[in-house]
Amino acid sequence: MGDTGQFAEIIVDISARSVDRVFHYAVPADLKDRVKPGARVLVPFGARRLAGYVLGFGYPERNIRVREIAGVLDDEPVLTEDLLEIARWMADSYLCTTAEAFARIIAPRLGVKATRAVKLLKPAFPARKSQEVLNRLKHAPKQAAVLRQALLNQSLTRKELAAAAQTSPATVDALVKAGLLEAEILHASNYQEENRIVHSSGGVTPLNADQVKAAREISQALTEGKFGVFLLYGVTGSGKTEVYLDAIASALAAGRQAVAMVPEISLTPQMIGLFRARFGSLVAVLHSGLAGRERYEEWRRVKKNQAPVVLGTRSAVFAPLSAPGLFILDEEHEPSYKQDDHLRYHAREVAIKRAQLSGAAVVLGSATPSLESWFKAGCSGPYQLLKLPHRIDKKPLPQVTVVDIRQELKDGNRGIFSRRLVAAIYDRLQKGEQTILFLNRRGYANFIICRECGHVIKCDHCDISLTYHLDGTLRCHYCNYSARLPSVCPCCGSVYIRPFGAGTQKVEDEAARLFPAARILRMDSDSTARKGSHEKIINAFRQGEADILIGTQMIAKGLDLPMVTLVGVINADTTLFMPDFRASERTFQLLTQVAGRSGRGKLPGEVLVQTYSPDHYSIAAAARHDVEGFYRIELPLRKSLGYPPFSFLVRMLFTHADEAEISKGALLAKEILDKILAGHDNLIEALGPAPAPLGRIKGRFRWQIVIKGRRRSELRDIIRQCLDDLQKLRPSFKPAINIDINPQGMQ
DNA sequence: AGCACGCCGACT
DNA sequence: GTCGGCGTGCTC
Repeated sequence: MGDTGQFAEIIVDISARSVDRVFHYAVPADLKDRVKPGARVLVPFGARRLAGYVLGFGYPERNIRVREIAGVLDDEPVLTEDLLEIARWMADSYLCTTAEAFARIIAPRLGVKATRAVKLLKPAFPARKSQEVLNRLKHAPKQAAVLRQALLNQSLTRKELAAAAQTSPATVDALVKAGLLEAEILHASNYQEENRIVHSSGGVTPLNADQVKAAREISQALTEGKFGVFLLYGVTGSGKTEVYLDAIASALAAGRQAVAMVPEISLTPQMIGLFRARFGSLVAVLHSGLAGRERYEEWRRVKKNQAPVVLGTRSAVFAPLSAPGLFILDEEHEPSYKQDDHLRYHAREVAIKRAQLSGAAVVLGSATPSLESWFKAGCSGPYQLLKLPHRIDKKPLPQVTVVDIRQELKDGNRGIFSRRLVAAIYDRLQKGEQTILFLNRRGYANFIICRECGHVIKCDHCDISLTYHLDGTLRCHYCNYSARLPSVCPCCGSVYIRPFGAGTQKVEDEAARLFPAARILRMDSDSTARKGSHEKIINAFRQGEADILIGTQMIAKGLDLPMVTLVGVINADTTLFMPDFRASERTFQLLTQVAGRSGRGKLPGEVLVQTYSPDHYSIAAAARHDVEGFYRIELPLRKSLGYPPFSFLVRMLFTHADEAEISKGALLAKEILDKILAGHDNLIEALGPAPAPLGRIKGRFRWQIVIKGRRRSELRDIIRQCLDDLQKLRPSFKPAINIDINPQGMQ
């Protein structure tokens, strides 16, 4: 690559399908050593100049006029070779442009200039050879020790390296002479002197038998350098984190790097503590909550191989590692691993692809694995199942009681709180213990429930709750079936059939009325709009400044609150009847996670779940803490309805400010799609168009088409053809189109 | 995506 | 006669 006379192959930084292809540019002599694959360059393009990404080198197919690269944008390539590959894979599998994928990958803003020169020593051989080289040095233990340190931290000077390996600089010199270490001149303005040498500090908790077994499987894969995916299924409190830490240590020992991801920024602080205690300054934290400069510094440390352990949210999957060996996704079932705007990638999929490219291991950890992962970890693979069946502290799981609200209505209680819940809260107030009231408000869509028998009106074809619209109709958001709101329940004939839902405000008001002496805190997206107020509220609650915390999704996970002995789920049905085929799975996961919040301290915990559907399998299974039992029921149901993991879904979302344009556009797209599908076998089904559950956001109307098929690649090809045809046949097509491959919820 | 070139209506 | 409307077409 880079042979004289070859042209640089470049993707220009324009996000449009029409220019998403390679353009060739000549490399001027003075830029030759800086124009490398993964580098960002400045190129003339038509009348303008814009940024471009160097993919590699080659010749154009035809003889065309080739222009010259005008400049190089960064000191060194911003993308590693495997990330170049990932970008192309993303463009292909998520139907975005390559430029869009690049933009997503290098999200940390670049541009800080360096000034001071420091000479750093790093291994002069590829990371995959490290084991081999170390074996060769069996008879020179001091040199091997130095090399091990150099592999661990590639940012040390000669002196520092000697100190880290507890030997003299002469040993280091010997390695340089042997050509095993090479010097790198770093022009760093922010070169940090202190705290850079690795101390394999304490904080290593001894593992129990299950943990050892799981950790051993992972480290074996790591030493073999073979790609593999592990599903680490461990009940809450079974010590998954210790297994992660051990696996990371194995990756480092093999001379490779590790990325550990958590679902939300708010979960990172405690994780950072654990990681820093074990790996000290080798840890870099990457997430979108970091401010520009800080984020850049961390990114840079990773790029320079100074921090082989990366901890972050989903975007950390793009960490610029030279030799990735391990990708960990904690709470792998969490929907936040999927980007839900614009480029809808799933961090789990990207991690698996990256691991494939570099022969790395992927560890998916969860107490309630996603059905997809669970299915793939079944007897036939391809994932390997690792189980941690016991809680470390042997503390019993909290008692979960299901409260039937239908009975409350029959007994004349029309309030939000059941008598049982009122009594339990009152009891905690007496004892000075804390209560969390959990309420899911993410189900914006209004479904219709019978207050007497709990019956919910669903679509016969899709088994999805029908959504109530203000014009009095009920509608399926998958296939657009519509019906009129019945006046009596089709199941029991009751007239108490109506739309459903209560907000945090309403719950707070009623709690204040029922418990006038209690101190109540509320946490939802309104009250945490200001940055940092989330932590403030949690801290206030932890300090015992309130008796009751009322909140949505965000209080469901990750928090360790020892004084909480009661968790009340105001209404489990809001998630259970969301218009989504994953509603049962989400409900089960949520209830199980919520149950894990109670009784974390010395006192035993209790969970009360209020519902109209006390017998529903996902609620009953969560109450029994029966994870595997839930999957045994849910899997065959998905199979019978043809939903994932037994099929594959794609959502095409159309948005436009004009209501007439949007339905017209979606219908036209459906016509084109139908024409394409007519030439295919009938295993592919296109449902809709239908208005999206959130039919209008920020003044833009939203319609969707849901496509269901057996194979992902086939669906992708069909959508691509649909987009091409649409462009060709109707160049003035108005609505914006967003493609969601394997959507996680379709609001 | 932008910026050119290109062919039809009301203005100094 | 010309300024400018935004429809197609190309960009190494």
